[in-house]
Amino acid sequence: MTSMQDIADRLNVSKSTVSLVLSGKSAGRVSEQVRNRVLATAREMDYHLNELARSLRVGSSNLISVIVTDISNEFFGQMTFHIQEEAKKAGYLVLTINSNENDGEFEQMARILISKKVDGIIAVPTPAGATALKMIQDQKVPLVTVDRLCEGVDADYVGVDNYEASKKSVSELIAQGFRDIIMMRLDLDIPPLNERERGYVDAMKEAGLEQYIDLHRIRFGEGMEEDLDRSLGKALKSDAVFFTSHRVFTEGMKNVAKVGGVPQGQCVLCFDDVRPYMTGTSDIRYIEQPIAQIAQKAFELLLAKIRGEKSTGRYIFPTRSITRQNFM
Amino acid sequence: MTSMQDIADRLNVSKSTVSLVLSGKSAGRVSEQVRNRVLATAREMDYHLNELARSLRVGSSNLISVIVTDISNEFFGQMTFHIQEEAKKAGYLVLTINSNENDGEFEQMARILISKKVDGIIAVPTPAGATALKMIQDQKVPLVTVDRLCEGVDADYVGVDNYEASKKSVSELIAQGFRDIIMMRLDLDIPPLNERERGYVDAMKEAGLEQYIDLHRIRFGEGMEEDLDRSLGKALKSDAVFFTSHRVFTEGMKNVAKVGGVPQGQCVLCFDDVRPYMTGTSDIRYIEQPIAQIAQKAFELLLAKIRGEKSTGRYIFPTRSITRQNFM
DNA sequence: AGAGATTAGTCAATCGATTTAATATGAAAA
DNA sequence: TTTTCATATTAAATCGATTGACTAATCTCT
Repeated sequence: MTSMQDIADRLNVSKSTVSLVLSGKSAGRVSEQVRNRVLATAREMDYHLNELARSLRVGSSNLISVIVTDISNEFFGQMTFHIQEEAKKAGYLVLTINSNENDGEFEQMARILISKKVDGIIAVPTPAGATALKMIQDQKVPLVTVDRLCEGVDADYVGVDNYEASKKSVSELIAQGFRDIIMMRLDLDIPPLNERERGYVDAMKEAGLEQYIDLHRIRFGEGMEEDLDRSLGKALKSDAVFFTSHRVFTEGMKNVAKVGGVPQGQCVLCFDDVRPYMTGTSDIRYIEQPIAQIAQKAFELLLAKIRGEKSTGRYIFPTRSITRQNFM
Repeated sequence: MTSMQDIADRLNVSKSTVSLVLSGKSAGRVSEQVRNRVLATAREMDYHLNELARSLRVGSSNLISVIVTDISNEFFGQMTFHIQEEAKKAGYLVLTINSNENDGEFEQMARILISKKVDGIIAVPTPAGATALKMIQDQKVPLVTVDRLCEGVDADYVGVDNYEASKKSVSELIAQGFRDIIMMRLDLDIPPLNERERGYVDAMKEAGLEQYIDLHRIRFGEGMEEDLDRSLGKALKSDAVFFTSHRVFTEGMKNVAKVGGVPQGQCVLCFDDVRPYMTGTSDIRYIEQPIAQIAQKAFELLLAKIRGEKSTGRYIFPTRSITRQNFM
């Protein structure tokens, strides 16, 4: 409500002087006395800088955005958390946006963010998010993609090798004697899930277990419950279940109680950290993505671009296979 | 990059005309032909409105903020998710901020948000957040508090009756024969946790079980692991454990594996939805807060204030006690 | 034909800062 | 005494939109 002009009027100086002092650029330009009076008056009058005006003038908002496809997914939740921590250190606020895996919403949000003059965007692209990404690039808004590559768009990218991670873990299971390994995935046509499926299939084939390959697609949203119930019924009769994402695992767990819980001796494998979950009588293994590192790298790349560097690169981080012993 | 002026120049009209068209206020002020030409040219030139300029001029940013104390806490995660959904419907973006239960950060963030000219703030106040809240109110930024009342500040509030919820659930446990019920809480001096503790203590006293009252305070942050280990050791020997918040429960679960898991027949009670978690052999009960309703109400109140209504009120929603049968 | 109403469009001020170039003042140097 | 050089301060343009007041032209109605 108080503006620099108000302070200037009160002290009979120009608003230039006030601005110089308040923005810390007064060295050698404003006398110590005037400086102190400005500072004191600003405090007295409860002055708060109007960032809108500043941003408009200088052309940057100290605001970046992270667009994820599903914030309620813990993996993305943690990712945004880490990005926020990094951003805070660098003096940026983060606008977190949820696209709900929906191309239309993704594009609409991109449009709004461009209007909002965010200084940069870290995005998990939706299946057909290419047009939105291109729009972002056309408007010269620094962009980094994470988790999924978007075909047809040349953007910086940070992620993991989903195919290798999946194949390796499934192969390990096989080596340990599991045969009837079924896979449950969300019915979304997105690269990471497709890669994970390929990894599973190839691992099974290489071990000569074609006859056991069993893919279950679970609808995302409408119909999920139904699909889960059906697939979990089959899952309980198998040696092991591979949930290809955190989301399908947690949703599965919410429903598994209905059908009697995870059977003794069965192995559960999934993507992303599931440490706090217990499966009761059975082992749990998971493929851990280095979320904090991914987030850090993504922000680092974004910051570099904001500062004018124009490198384009793809960064692939290694995953880890983790087994949590059954403690019963 | 393209501005209204650019479009105006291209068409030899004034930027007023362009603004009128692009902001949808052209009815009866601009001819259909000119309107169409403006629209077409805007598309051609890849025009995107500069929201900074618009916001500066009209005095509102269509941006609100939610300040929570811990985003990695699922309860707050869901709350912000629901607020975002509501906000999206009303055309607002949401800046989610994490105060880390830290008064200094809370105040600093409040300061930044005021500068950013957000249209309103929904806050979970930190223990001594009163000064920050007052600053927000002084600057006439619409404010709604949730989850915790902040003493000394007269702000709208939405939450639940933590004392009653806690007391009732503990009493139910007692009625079912549990005696040695221990309580684990975070070592934070915040109203909801204090109320939940009071509820537990009173329930025990009323049942004549003073001798069993056993409070464990777990440090938040540094030292948490240590405290958990110590307390879980004792917890395993009791009839039931009451975790007074989602956070202490999930952290506990991460560690309980080390000490052999939850014993047969023991009862686990906690605050907030824990459906996806399994405790193996034992029952799990939880006190459910109607998160979506709380979020909705909070946003509704905020919106009303943004629109100029000045009602102040406190809204207390009912909780539900839920028991998830042991399925083994 | 002239008053009044309608329609189409523009001017210029404004929001609140930042920043460049210009000016005023006094002291030191020539 | 004049020139020079800091030092301190300010005027004015600028960022990109919005908007109330105003003008001009066309149309309506008596």
